[in-house]
Amino acid sequence: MASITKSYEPRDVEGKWYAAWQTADCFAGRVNPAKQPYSIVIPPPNVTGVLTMGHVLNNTLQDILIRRARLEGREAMWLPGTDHAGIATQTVVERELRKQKKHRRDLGREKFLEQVWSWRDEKGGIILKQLQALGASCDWSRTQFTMDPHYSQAVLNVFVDLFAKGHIYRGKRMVNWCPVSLTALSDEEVIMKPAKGFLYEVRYERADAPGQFMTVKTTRPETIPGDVAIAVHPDDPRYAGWIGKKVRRPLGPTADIPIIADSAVDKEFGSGALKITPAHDKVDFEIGQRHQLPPIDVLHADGTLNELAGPELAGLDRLAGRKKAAELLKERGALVKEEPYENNVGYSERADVPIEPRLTWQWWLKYPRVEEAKAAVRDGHIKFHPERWSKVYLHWLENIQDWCISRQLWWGHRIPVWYRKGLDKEKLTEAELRDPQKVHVSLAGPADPSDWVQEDDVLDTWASSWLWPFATLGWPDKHAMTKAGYDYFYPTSTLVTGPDIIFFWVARMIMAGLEYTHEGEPLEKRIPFKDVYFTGIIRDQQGRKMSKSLGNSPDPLDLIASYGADGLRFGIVSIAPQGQDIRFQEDRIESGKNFCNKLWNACRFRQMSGDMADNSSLAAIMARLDAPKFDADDHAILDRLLATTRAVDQAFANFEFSNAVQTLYGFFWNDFCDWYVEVSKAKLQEPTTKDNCLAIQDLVLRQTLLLLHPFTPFITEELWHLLGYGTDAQFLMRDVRIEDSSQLITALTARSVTIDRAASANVSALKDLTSQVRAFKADNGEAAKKDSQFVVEAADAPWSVLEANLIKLKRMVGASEITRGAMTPNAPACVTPFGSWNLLRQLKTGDTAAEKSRLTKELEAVSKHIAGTEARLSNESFVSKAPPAVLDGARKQLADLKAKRAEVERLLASLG
RNA sequence: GGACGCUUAGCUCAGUUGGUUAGAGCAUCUCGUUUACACCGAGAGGGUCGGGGGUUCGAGUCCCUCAGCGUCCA
Repeated sequence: MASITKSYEPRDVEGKWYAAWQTADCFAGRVNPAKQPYSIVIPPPNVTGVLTMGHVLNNTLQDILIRRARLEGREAMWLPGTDHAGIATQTVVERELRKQKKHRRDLGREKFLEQVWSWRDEKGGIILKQLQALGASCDWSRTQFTMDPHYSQAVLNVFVDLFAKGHIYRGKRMVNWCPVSLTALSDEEVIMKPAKGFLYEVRYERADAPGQFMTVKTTRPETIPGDVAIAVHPDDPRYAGWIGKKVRRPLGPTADIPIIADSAVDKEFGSGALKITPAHDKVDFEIGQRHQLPPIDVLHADGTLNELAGPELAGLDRLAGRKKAAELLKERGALVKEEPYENNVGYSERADVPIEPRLTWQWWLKYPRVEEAKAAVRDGHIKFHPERWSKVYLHWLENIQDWCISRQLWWGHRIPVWYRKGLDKEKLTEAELRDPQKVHVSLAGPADPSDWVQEDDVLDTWASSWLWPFATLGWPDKHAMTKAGYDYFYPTSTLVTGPDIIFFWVARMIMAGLEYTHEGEPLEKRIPFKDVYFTGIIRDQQGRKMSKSLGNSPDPLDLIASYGADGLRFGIVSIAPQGQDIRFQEDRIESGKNFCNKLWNACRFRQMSGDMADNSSLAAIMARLDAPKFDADDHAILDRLLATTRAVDQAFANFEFSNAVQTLYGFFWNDFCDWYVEVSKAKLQEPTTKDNCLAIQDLVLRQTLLLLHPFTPFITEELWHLLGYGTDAQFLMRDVRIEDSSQLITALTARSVTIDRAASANVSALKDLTSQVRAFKADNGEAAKKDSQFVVEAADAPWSVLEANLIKLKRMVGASEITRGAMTPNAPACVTPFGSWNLLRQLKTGDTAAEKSRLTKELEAVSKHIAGTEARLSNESFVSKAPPAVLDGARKQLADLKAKRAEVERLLASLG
């Protein structure tokens, strides 16, 4: 067996095991009716993406769940893949074209798409490789891409089906328009940013009463030519006589526009009058609709002003047009004021320009299964963790609006709709859209393609990823579904994602699953997953979201290089509180690495402590236990092991990952290393106790490795083999089953080991004693001394406990002698629950005062505490109403405190 | 404007159904290289639990209210 090196070096270990796992096909999830399935689909990262801290957290948690499921004997399957990210990917390739001074239109649609595909084959999906460095145990043979032929078929199938069912229609509505990418955007692709501009106060002259004016505040004077009305609040007394009258539009083609009343107007803002430009603002559009005012669109698709804006403005970009409009207004005396102003403006995420609310023809989807989707979460078929997100989810579904599923892009699923040649698709009526002579909708396309023109638009990327949990399992192709194990793995078990995409992804997947899987079967068979765990968002020290543009995110690969993948995993999980955002702190990642090193060295110590014995199975280790040789520490460490096992089991059940990690950290570092390993050092010197002690160490290490494996897969696999827990041909990650606490208890009982709780309690008292004595030594300048001499004046009962543990205790407190006897006067002393301890050393004259003051301070503290407890106990209602256990506790506490006070007083008196 | 969340040690956070003197890690300070580990060990200091009110024998925990911060929806 190889000997363990002095410190843990993750690099070689990680590479070696990941390769070995892959070679042995350890990640594969196969249909196995003998086992219970456990499946996760990865939230598909953007194919252009690289690994961020958010991915690290999210995927570490998925890997933890998957690895734990394997250890529990379930058939685990984690399905990886990427999405095609329509606009992001198209933008990347367009940027490359621009370097060659080309535009995608120069290539044409087909050639351009070839370029995108070759970019994808060459550079896309780097992130999946990066996940391997993190240790992700995905079934890579199942890797999917939303543009794969089979997946595309599923997407188009759904479009055709929903169209046939009447859920999909074409309509001219207000969308977020990106004037650079020339496409509609989803709300998610729009980032609200504070923007500095001006607030212009513009006056409009009464058409019927020249010389009378109405002033309006606007940030966008270039849209004035698109004004169709001025609106005021119906209850606004300032304008009571104005409603129904007309004002002259101060810019653009001359026109008189009506003053209308609408309660959507904010009386408090500006003058209380609002210009209504229905083509360029969502609220205005709605007001326009209510008053039957046809919109006037003054912008081209690329954001330049068109001829409707008038000759002075036409052709200018909207920003240049804004300046020019202000100048023109000023010249005409219509500009009353211009003041600097900051407001929130939506920006296109990719192109980083302000988006335009714009009226365009788009394809819209009325969501299917809305009520069922609500019920699925409300009735607990799908559980959200933390639960509160279900409120957000339900609220969104209550107020659901039709989904704009078309995008004016080339990269994506081209909508399977063909228009009869010669038809103007912008003029089709609802009935014409449903007329197969005019509009053809199918997967295969029309039989006579030369008579038809296909729709140019593609589908929103989310309109493909909402099928992810079942389209990745072969749906709708029966043969592919059987091969992928659809019936076995669907519904998937757990989804791990961020709450920021509850609407965009989670809710939509639920509706799609309900509509398209296991038709006619109960809800619980059709939901796409049973649990949804929402992670927090990773923020920097100042609480800002980590982002590429801010440059405040460390590169996870650098962190892996510095701290190891296990260190990174352990660290990130330990700082991820449930459902709360995460302040990233690199020192926590460092402490993850330190923990790995601690684990490594504890195993190293075991290896150095004695020859390795049969560790090949739990039973083999149990067989080496020798119950009659157990002392209190042996009982205590097993007691703690069982408690830790229970706590970790519970943490998994509740999705409390950081809790599990912190429990394991505390157990291993404090209970095992700081105490058990230290007391072992004495026991290992004794031939009679040595073998049993080593067996206990082997048992604890084995179970700890099992409990830790999901969090730190590499180091645990390595140590598992180094300590001989499995054969070379077996893997901890795949071939071993974890025992729960009751299985452990059964195994211990079979070896006649019953955990002695009283012994365990004694140990924790002895731990406290040790701390107290060490502090006592430090107070007396003997902190580093290993051969202090103590005399203890104690009653028989506490002394017998001390006596039974004397050798270990001497080592723990650093004493050459601990004997029973009477206190010596004028020597440092302290009162403990195990009698009064006396340092066998005469106080120098100067030290007596210090000793006195130390004891006096202690006396004060004890007295104060006694007073508090007595006050509580003399309270009539406390005594009559508090539960007996609390009462007894208080009484016992008081008795102990009084005894201690008496002892401290006695010591003080003896100082003279 | 509405909904939700947060506010506990210098920092990041635990704190289960109310019950002894509120915990951890990191940071700080002191001591220490004793043969697992200095990626370590021992010890210490540090909190009126955001403010105010209430319920209760008892409140970090439950209720009300105010303030600050954050997120989402409008």
